[in-house]
Amino acid sequence: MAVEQLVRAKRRKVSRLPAERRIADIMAAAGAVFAEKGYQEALISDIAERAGVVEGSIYRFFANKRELLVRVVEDWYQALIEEEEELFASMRGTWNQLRFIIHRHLLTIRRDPALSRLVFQELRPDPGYRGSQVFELNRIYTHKLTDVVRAAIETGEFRADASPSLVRDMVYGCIEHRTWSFLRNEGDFDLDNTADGIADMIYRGLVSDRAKPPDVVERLEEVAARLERAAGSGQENG
Amino acid sequence: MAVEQLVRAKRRKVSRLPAERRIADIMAAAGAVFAEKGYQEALISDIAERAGVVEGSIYRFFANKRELLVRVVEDWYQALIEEEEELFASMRGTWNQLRFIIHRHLLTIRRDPALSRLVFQELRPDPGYRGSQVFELNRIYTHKLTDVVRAAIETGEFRADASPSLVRDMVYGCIEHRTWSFLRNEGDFDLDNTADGIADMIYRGLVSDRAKPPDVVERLEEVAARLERAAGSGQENG
Amino acid sequence: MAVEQLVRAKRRKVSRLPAERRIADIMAAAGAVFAEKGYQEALISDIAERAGVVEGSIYRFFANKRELLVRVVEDWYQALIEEEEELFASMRGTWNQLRFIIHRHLLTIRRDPALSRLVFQELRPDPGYRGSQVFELNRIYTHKLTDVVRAAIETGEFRADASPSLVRDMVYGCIEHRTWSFLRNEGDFDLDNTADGIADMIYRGLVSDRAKPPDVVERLEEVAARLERAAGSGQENG
Amino acid sequence: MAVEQLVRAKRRKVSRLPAERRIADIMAAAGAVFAEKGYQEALISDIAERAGVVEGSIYRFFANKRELLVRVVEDWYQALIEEEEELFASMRGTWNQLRFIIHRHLLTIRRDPALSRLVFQELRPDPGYRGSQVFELNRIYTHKLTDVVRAAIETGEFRADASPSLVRDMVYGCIEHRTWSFLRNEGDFDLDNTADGIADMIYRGLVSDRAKPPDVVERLEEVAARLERAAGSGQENG
DNA sequence: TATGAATGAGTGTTCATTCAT
DNA sequence: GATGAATGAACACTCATTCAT
Repeated sequence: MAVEQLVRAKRRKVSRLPAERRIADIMAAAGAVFAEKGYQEALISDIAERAGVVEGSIYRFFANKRELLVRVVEDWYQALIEEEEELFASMRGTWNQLRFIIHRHLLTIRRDPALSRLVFQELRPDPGYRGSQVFELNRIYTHKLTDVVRAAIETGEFRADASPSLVRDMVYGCIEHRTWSFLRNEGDFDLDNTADGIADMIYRGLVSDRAKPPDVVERLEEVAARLERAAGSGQENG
Repeated sequence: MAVEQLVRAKRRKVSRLPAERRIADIMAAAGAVFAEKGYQEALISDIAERAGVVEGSIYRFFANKRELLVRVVEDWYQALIEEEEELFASMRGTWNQLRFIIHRHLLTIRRDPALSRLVFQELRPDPGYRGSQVFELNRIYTHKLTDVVRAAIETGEFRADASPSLVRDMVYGCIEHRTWSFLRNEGDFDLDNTADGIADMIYRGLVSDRAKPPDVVERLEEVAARLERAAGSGQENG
Repeated sequence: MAVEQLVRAKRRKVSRLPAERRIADIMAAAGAVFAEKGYQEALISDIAERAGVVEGSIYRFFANKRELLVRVVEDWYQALIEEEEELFASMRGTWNQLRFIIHRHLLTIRRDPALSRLVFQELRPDPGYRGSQVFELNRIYTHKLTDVVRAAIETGEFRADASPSLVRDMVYGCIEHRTWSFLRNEGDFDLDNTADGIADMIYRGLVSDRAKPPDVVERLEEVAARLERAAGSGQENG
Repeated sequence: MAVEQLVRAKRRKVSRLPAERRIADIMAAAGAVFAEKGYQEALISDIAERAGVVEGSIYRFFANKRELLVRVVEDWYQALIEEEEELFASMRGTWNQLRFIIHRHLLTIRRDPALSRLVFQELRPDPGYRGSQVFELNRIYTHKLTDVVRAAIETGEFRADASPSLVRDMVYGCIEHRTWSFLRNEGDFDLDNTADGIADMIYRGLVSDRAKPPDVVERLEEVAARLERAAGSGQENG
């Protein structure tokens, strides 16, 4: 009997938490472990321990390690999108919106470098990426940018032949390249200057020619005015 | 005796090739296997078999699987750099040079998507990347682009406040983003249009304001002059 | 389906034994394999098969092959110590105790030559031996002998300048040397005579000079005294 | 041609030394490497490099790694025996000779702990040890001690029932046990005191009973003398 | 529903020895 | 005789996943 009591005492406290809570715990633990170790090095046993469950329990909610990663990233993305949505709503003006999106993306990478890396290194190269929910979320996430570009094209602020998708690749690709060193833990980057630099380049590259060099326009307006005046005097004469 | 014969029969024909040749064989085999399977899935035994050597022989020349990958990539980069060097020499004009570099890089990815992926996915995220020879080679490889930008800044063709390194990140980042779908084997990309689009965006983003649409301004000024002259004569007449 | 059946057929019958039982099975198997093949030649796969588990299961309980060896030896030592303790309790008299310890140690080697060898050849030369649990167990195991010596010194039966630790080294070293031939499987040794020979040598080497033939001298002195008294009285009379 | 010269320059300088010199070089290198790394960890390639030869050359003179070890040890033993022979010649008196042999053996271990260990750990446990030349050399080496014991038995200094071989095992076994800690690099030992202690124990354990406790004998002689005197006086009376 | 013991496939690496040159 | 490139066998260890209890 004494032995039995001992065994019972040793037994992990079985607690029946609502599934949602369990899932949240597991995902939080998984997020932390994936961030610390990367996908390959992360151990299911580590995640289980940190979540306060046994390995088997993880498989009740997630088909496998990969799905766990995917779900963690999906959650992160979802939250990201909502947050951006809210903040973006108050932005006015193409340049401001552009700069905001770039700035926020850089900020996201700075706040969650590990998760960003997991997307870049593990998820995106995967053959099943297109077709995945993460792909779809990324679409939504980056759509804001293409929307801004498209809108500016329509108002004539941007060239009619500008390619929103190319702009998207340029912005996100540039940011990624620029932050690899940071993602490798080799030191921080200058967020504001980088955001300004990118926004500036992109804006200049897209802005309509006629709108572009305002002084030329001004001069032309002057000329037009003079002509009008001349024409006006001629009319008076005619 | 039967056993002995069997053993003897199993023995691979021993051939003593010069080390260089062996190394080349192994690297060729490794390149092929890495390209087909990716780094993780590639088996040393596969590589050995394809190279016509036993596994142990690989370790005479390469410390481990990782070094083998690195050496394969290094060789590839080296050849790339030399090839570009040659072809680039005859390019004249900033825009042409820009377009050439972009076009060639896209071509490289199309010709060697697997090796490109290995760099993006395996080598670049590695904590030891900075400090590796591949990092250095990539520096050299991308230097052509920053040189072009710097030169154009000096001649005044590009804005004085343009950032060559940002341009580099923008170009290579954009290309990478644009080609991920292709790298995932989801279909080809439009090389020429992509090259044109990127070159155009970059050029417009960098060109000096005063120089910007030089012909346009000139032509407008001419038109204005003519109009003024016309107006003037009209006035004189009036 | 046929393949699936094959796979299923291959699957070992899964049985969930209590951990203690599993550990015991594995240690028993390991003990046997180590004894048969020696440490180097022993294969984990052999041990697993003999224990009726897969290799991976061994690593649930033992960090590595070395730890498995150590644990097997520890268990053996522990049992040894307990057994000796019990049997030794009834021994009276220094010589008897000495002889008992020597005899038992020889017996242990005869019963478990393979494990003895593993200690002599694998564990004791190891840089980490001191500080290991086996070292501690060996200390306890050999302490009986030094205790006997110390006790005999205190009663004056043994010389005051005798060194218990030297006696220990002499006894165990001698036994080891004497049994190497047996440990090499070159034939048995004469247990009783060896035990007697060692006990005798050690006893003679340690016993106090004055105490040596204590009764003999005393009795002779008494006799002499009586004779002297007798002679004295005779003289007085004479 | 330039390349050929380069290759030629890289080629190891081929020198034809007399075989004896080669063998000596290899054995010296092997001794050093075995001592540093132990048998298992020692690499033939290391030995070859240190000896200034290629691996293949070692196999011209030694059948395999094991033989190389054996030959190194044999040489060492041979030199040892000769040295002892010379020094021992001048020793007079059983105790002195005993003490000398013990002292010299301790000295040998202190001077060559690594080689000593190789004998204890690698060679002696080997199934082929008996029958090996090293076994024979060890016999010769330890014969000095049994000779001394035998001689002392013959002169009556030692008990007639003393066992020379047991003494041998006791002496060498004790020394070995005593020095394991040193052999494990855990600190030095007190050579002189150890030698004295062992010699003393052994001598006392072996010396004839009649010779044994000289004071007892003396006292008995005194008693006897008194008795004789008493008897003498009685006789005078009688 | 939770547990966690058991599974078992999978592979990079070492190095003594050989032998073509 | 010397070289040293090539051989190739051999094996401990990991860990995601399953499933009996």
